[in-house]
Amino acid sequence: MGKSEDTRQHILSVALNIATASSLNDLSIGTLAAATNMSKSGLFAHFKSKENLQLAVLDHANAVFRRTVIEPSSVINSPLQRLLKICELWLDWYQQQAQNCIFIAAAVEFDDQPGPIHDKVSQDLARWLNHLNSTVKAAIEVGEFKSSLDAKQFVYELYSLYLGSQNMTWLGIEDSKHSRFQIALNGL
Amino acid sequence: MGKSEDTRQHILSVALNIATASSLNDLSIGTLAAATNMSKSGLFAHFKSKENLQLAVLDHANAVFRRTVIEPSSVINSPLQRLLKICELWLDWYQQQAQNCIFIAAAVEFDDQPGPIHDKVSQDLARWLNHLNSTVKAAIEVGEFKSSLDAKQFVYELYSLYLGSQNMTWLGIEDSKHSRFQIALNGL
DNA sequence: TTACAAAACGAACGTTCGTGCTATTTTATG
DNA sequence: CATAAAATAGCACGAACGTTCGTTTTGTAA
Repeated sequence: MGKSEDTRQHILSVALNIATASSLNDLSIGTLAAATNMSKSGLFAHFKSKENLQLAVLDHANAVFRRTVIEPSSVINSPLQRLLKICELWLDWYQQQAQNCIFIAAAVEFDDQPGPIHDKVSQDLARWLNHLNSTVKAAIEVGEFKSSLDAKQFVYELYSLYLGSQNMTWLGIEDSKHSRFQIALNGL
Repeated sequence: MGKSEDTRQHILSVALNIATASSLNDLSIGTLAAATNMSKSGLFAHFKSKENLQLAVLDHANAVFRRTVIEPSSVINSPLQRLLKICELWLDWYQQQAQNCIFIAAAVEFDDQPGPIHDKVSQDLARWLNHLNSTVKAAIEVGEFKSSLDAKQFVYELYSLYLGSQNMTWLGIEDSKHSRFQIALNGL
C-alpha cells in the first residue's frame, strides 16, 4: 500500500469521527486538517473537492459498517438468529459512536438537498433495508416466521423502532440496553 | 399590535419556511434578510443574536404546530378518536411542509451539540410525547384500550413509526397516504 | 547518487458568515 | 404638529469557509 493510500485512510478515519460527532456539513477541511496535523491544501489534494471528501467519508462509513455489523452476523445460519444478531450489532454501532449514527444524520441533513450526496445516502439506505428484507424473507422460507408475514412492512417497522430508540436515548428515556426496542421487537 | 411585532411575525414565518426546507443552521441572517426584503442589520436588531433567532423560530414552529395539530384535535371527546385525529393532522403537518418536519431535523442536528437550542428541542419533544402519553392513558381509562397496555411503550412505538414513515417517504417507498404507518397503527 | 514524480506545504483568493457601530427613516405620543 | 423613541438601513470588522497557486519536501527507481 502506497503512502498516499495510508494517509488517505487515516484522514477518513478521523473525518468519520468528526462527521459522526457533528455532521457532514460541519466537517470542514480546515478543522479536519488541524485534527490530522496536515495543511489544508495538502489534505485537500486527496479529494479535490469537499463534496468528494463527504462522499469518501460515507464510503468509509459503509466499509466500517460492513465490517462491524454485516460480516460478523452473516456467519449465522438461522435467518432468525442472524436477524437478532444484526439488531444487536446494529444497536452497538449506534451506541459506540457516541450515541450517533452518521447515516441517519446524513439522511436527515440531505433529504431536501438534491445532489450526489443525497443520491448516495438514499442508495445506501435502500441497500441496507434490502439486506434486512432478504433476511426476513429467508426466515419466512425456513418457517421461522409465518408465511403470511409482510416482509417489507416488517422491515419498515423494525427500522422505525431503531430510529425511535435513538431519539428516546437522546431524551434519556430509553436505557442503554434499549429495552423499549427489545420489547417492541418481541412484539413483531 | 405594534409594527415591530408585525414584522417580527413576518420574519419568523419566512424563517420557518427556510429552516424547514434546509435546517436551522443553514438559515443565515443574510439569506433571511434577502427573503424578507430587509437589511441584515435591521433584521438582526429584532433578535440580537443568531441563537435567539433560532430559538424564536422554534417557538414560532411550536405555535403553528399547536394551532394546526393540537387544537383542532382537542375538541374531540373520545380519547381514541382524538388520538387518531392527532395522527392524521400530525402526518398532514409533515406532508404540507415539503416533506419535512423541523422538529425532527432540529433534534438530529443538535442532539450532540449542547446549548440552549438542544435544551429547547429536547423539552419540546418531551412535552409532545407527554401529550401523546396523556391521550393514550385517557383512552385506557375510558376502556378504549386494554388496561394492560403500557402507555409509554405505546407512545414510543407510535413515535417511531412516524419517524420511519418519514424516512420511507423520502426513499419513495412509503406512499402519500402513509399506508405503512396506518397498517402498523392498526397493529398496535 | 541522481532524476523525477508524488505528496505536503504556506499563502492568498473571493465569499459568506455573525455581529458591531452610526446614521437615517419611520412610528407612536403629548 | 413637534418631539422622543423605536425601527431600519448602511457600512465595516474579523473570522471561517472552499479553493487555487507556486514552492518545497519526501519517496522511489534508475
